[in-house]
Amino acid sequence: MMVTIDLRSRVPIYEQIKNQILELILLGVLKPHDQLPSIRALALDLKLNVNTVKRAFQDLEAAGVTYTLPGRGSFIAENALENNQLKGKALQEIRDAVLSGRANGIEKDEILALVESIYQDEK
Amino acid sequence: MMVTIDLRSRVPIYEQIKNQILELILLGVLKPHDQLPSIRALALDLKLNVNTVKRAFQDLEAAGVTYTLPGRGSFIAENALENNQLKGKALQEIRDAVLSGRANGIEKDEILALVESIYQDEK
DNA sequence: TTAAGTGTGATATCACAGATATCACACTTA
DNA sequence: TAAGTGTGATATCTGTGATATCACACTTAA
Repeated sequence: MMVTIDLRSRVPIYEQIKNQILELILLGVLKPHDQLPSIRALALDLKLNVNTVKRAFQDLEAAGVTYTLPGRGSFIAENALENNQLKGKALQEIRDAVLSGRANGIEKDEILALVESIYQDEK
Repeated sequence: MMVTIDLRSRVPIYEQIKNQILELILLGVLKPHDQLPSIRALALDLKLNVNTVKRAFQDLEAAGVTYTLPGRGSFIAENALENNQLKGKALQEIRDAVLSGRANGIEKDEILALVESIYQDEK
C-alpha cells in the first residue's frame, strides 16, 4: 500500500500518515484531484482504527492539502503543497530538537551531515 | 538564576532543566565537582514542584552527567559530557523532526541555515 | 544532640494526548 | 435500495507530564 506505519516510533500514527501523504504529493505520486483511499479502507489496510486515520485526514484538510466531497471521498487540493499550513509547526519542532541536540553535545557538523543524508534519499 | 523555564513550550519542563544544565557544563560555567543547587531550592526559585526538578536530576545522574552524595547534594561528574548517554535520543529526535520537515516541503537550505544560526549563538 | 538541609521513595491526583471502540447521521453512487 | 463516502459524538484505555504530600536516611552546623 501507499503508506506504512511504525508502531514503535515516538511519532504519533496520525502524524506518520500525514507525513507520508505529503511526501507522496511532493514526489508527484499523488496529483491534484487524485482521490485518496477512503478512511475505512486505509484503516482496514493498516490495521488501525477509523478514527486514527480520520484524524490525519482532518488535519490535512484543515491545512489546505486536501478537500472533501460529501459522500464521495477526499481528494488532493489544487495547490496542495503551496497551501500547506503545517510548515511553521514542523520548523519549530526542528528548532527544539536541534537546541536539545546542541545541549547534549552533538556537533554542528554531525547535524549538517544528518540533514544532507536525509535529503539525499529524496526522489 | 542559572535556569529559566518557558511554560508555554512543548518541551517538558524537566527536559528544559536537563538541557540548560548540560549547556552550562558545555559553556564551562559548571565544572566537574561543582555543586548543583538543591532540588528544593531550584524548585522554589523556578516555582515548580520538587518532583519535577527531581525528575531532571535523576535523568542527569542516570546519564552519567552528575553524581550524588547522600545528604550532601548533587555534583557535576568528572567527565560529564563524555559520559552523557543522552546523545542518541537527541539525535533520533532531530532525525524525526527533519523527516517531518521534509515531508512538509521545507527546503534543505532552510534547515541548514537554521542549524547554523542556532550554533552561531554559542558561547 | 538537635535542627536544618540534602536526595530518595512511595502514593495519589489531575490534565492532556494518542488510540481504540461503537454508535448514529447525511450524503452519493450504482 | 444497498453499499460506500466522510462526520459527529461519546466512552474507554493507556501513557506522560506535573503537582501534592507523605515518610525516610543521610550529613552538616549550631
